Amino acid sequence: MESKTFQDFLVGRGLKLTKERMAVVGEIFSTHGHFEPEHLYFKIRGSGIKASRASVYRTLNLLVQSGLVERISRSEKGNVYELTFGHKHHDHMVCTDCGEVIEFYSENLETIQNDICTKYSFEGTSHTLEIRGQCRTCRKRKK
Amino acid sequence: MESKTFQDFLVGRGLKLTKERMAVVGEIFSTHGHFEPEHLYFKIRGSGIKASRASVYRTLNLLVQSGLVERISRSEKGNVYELTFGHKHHDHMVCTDCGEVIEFYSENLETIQNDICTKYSFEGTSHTLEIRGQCRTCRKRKK
DNA sequence: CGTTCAATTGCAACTTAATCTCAATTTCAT
DNA sequence: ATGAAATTGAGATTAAGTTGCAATTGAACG
Repeated sequence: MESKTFQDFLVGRGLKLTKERMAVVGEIFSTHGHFEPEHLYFKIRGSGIKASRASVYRTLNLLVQSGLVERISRSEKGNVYELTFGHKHHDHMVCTDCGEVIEFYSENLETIQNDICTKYSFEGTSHTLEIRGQCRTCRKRKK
Repeated sequence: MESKTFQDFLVGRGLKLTKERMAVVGEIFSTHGHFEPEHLYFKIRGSGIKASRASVYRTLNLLVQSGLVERISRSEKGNVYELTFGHKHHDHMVCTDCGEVIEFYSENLETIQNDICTKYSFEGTSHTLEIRGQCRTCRKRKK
């Protein structure tokens, strides 16, 4: 079950896997792509087991600490998170017209970043690259 | 004077260069590096010409629209801006221990990003790359 | 100069995300 | 089953940023 590693994380800290936390984890694992806390909260409201807003936010923070989930950006309104467990690292292109998010990965990009870190004696642990602009569809539409 | 191009921008839109707006622009141009709106507001409070919080925020938005200033990230608490006028594009390394921000630039990185955009038929207009980790000093201290 | 009118200001109320407080409840190890 | 410790939910709170509106200001024109 997907909450296994989360449970490990919790137990290792003397914390408990409650039904509310399971509801949050379950919801996140059943969603693909990015999500926002508020949206997550309302989806949980509509599911079987309910959890308060406070619990959803608290669980989300625990998930980030556990490394299963990552905060990938702060949009105009609030944070955006992403499930990293079982997902390969990638970066994002965001269309400023329609909001579409395109994921991509480039080995070259990673290598160069490592080189840069070495150059500055910086120990890089993570990064976020966001390229903003217009996606293919919006470019066509504008023409 | 540095507010010249800003004035051009304003005039082109039928807006006015007021003393409050000048105070904001002056403060930003006299600061090097990054800044946060709230901090900017308090610095202006302490200077000769004062401007209300509302005016500071409104002017900041105009400056972003004019392209002289860019919002480079949202930190834990609020936005972080940077003066782009007269500054070459660069990316950031942020030390998660001490908060130090190191600026760097890599031609390679830019080229590869352009290639990626081409590959996805994406028209990239700007990007933000933030590498998080530990800076040289904090690495030493931890040892 | 002074008039005129749209743009601007400041204040305070508002919005929205997220956190915190605390009494009541639940969990897990024993 | 029991008890200590963790967790929950409801609502208050915080903080960044925005907005509405009456009063004020700037600049273009005569």
